[in-house]
Amino acid sequence: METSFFEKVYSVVKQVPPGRITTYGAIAKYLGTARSARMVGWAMNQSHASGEFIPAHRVLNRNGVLTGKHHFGGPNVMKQLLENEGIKVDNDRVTDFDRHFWDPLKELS
DNA sequence: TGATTGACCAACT
DNA sequence: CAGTTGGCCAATC
Repeated sequence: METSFFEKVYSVVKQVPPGRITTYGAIAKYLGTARSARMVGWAMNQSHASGEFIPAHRVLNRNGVLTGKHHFGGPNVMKQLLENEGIKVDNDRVTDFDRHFWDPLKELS
């Protein structure tokens, strides 16, 4: 079966460990198409319709900003989810972003 | 069926 | 230094 781009995205995002975060760009880069970061966002949008649980709240933009927070059903849902895993979020941005950053390129190699 | 958009990123002007 | 455009794939209008 031909793994579509965003099917691969789901695979990666599902492997993101709790308490860790990654970026759209990192995932796209891991898949070999850094320019397709937009598609990662698209995949997240459809993630809830995928039938599987995708920890999309662990996926942020390259600035560590909760860009898609409003897509979780509320402006504070994503923030609460992250804080629930021990990740502090301040002003829609993750504090110690580098410390919690999970790079599929390094972790999955 | 063609055109537009979309939770982004990087390069160019 | 800041604003604009290009690029990628898939879904919606």
